[in-house]
Amino acid sequence: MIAVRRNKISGQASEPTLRRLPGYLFYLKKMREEGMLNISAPTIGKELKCDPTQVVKDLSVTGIKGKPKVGYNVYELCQVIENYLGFNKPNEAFLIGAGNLGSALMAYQESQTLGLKIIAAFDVDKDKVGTQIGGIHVLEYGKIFSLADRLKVKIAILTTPNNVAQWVAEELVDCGIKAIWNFTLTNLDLPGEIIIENTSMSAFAAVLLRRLNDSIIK
Amino acid sequence: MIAVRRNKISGQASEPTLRRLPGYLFYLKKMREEGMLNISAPTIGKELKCDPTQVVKDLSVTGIKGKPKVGYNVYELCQVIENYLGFNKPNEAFLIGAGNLGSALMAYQESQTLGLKIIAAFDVDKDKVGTQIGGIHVLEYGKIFSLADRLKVKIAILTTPNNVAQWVAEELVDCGIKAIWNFTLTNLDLPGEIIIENTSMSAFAAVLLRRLNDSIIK
DNA sequence: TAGATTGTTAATCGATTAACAATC
DNA sequence: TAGATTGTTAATCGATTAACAATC
Repeated sequence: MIAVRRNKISGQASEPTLRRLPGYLFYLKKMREEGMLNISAPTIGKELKCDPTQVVKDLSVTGIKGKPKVGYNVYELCQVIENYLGFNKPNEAFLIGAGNLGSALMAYQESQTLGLKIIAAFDVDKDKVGTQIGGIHVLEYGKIFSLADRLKVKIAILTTPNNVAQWVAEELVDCGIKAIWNFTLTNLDLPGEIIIENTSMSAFAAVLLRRLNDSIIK
Repeated sequence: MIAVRRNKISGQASEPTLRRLPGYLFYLKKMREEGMLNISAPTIGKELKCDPTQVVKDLSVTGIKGKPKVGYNVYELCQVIENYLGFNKPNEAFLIGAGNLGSALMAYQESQTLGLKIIAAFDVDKDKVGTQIGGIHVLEYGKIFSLADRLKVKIAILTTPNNVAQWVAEELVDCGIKAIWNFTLTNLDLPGEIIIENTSMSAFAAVLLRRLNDSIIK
């Protein structure tokens, strides 16, 4: 029997690897600014506190080639990671629900690299509509239908109250949205092809608190 | 040779389990409000899209006992999870850096269960000092030393600019802070006993973008 | 050349999933 | 009783870590 061998496609990174890459990128950009030309995996690993072998493996998903004894070219490395993650492309996104967390994310992307660019926010609150937060206009929710179609936006950040999240998400899918970054606690039930990235702040708090309580007991 | 068998301590939950527990809790509280008395692992699994066996295993860390064919008591389940995570205790925290993300988290905890309670915020910006965000006072950064000591606060949320994060973190450790929820991109280098929970927004964006791009190619 | 580092393959480790006996 | 569900133990799966040959 002949085994069929799949070609190794560059898009094979595991989720943990994907989560680590922005961390590498931030550090490498800092090193690039400081004028460093080459960097080795052990050096990166020491700084970010992870195994050098893992660094090598993580970086290999971008297809970069390093030189034994020398390491990787810092400038090239920054470029391939940015390119691999798609951080150098516009990645335009809508934000729905300009409440507390919503307006924060809008303001946040000014100072930090979020990876994507919020081009408009939507809300039903008449007081918020017409205002600007972090340079982003808050529009009337109803306008999302025509705008999504016109601008071909594929990504939505969902920061509405929990009780309307499912309903809004369904409308987003109707608008042609393909990926939803969900900050609500609601478990969205949507067609399988829609990409959902759930980010719940309390999940982090849970890990932190548990580790803290464990360390106090010991 | 006699094998030494460790007693199964309740604090043995893995990190993935810990991250899932707040999700269960939110759903169960909703069910409790709707008057549901008992719930089975398969029912929870169907809703949260995870394996029923995993639900059983996750819930078992709290020490709760279910009844075959009936499931778990919803009220009791909410209580034991809240208790296990420590979400029912005060968990008082300081927030340092009342900038964009910082003020967001302050406002956020009013509407969502964060798991911990921000009792004061600190900033060096004279314009922010004296104001109130989400009901939390912003105090002068210098005051943190005496207050941390007096109030015995053990948790700090770090939302300063990246370039001062390491420096501030070291001062927090001097203040007696034991756990730092780090929202900056800086890799904090602190004594080993300090608990650090790194939360970088761009890590989520990376996973979302990659999955989106992969799905478009296919 | 000698030695550090890359890059790959193998071993380990831990989490998820499957199997199944116990039980209500 | 019959059957669904718990709860535990075993099998699987995937990620991390270790080993090592290639190479600059």
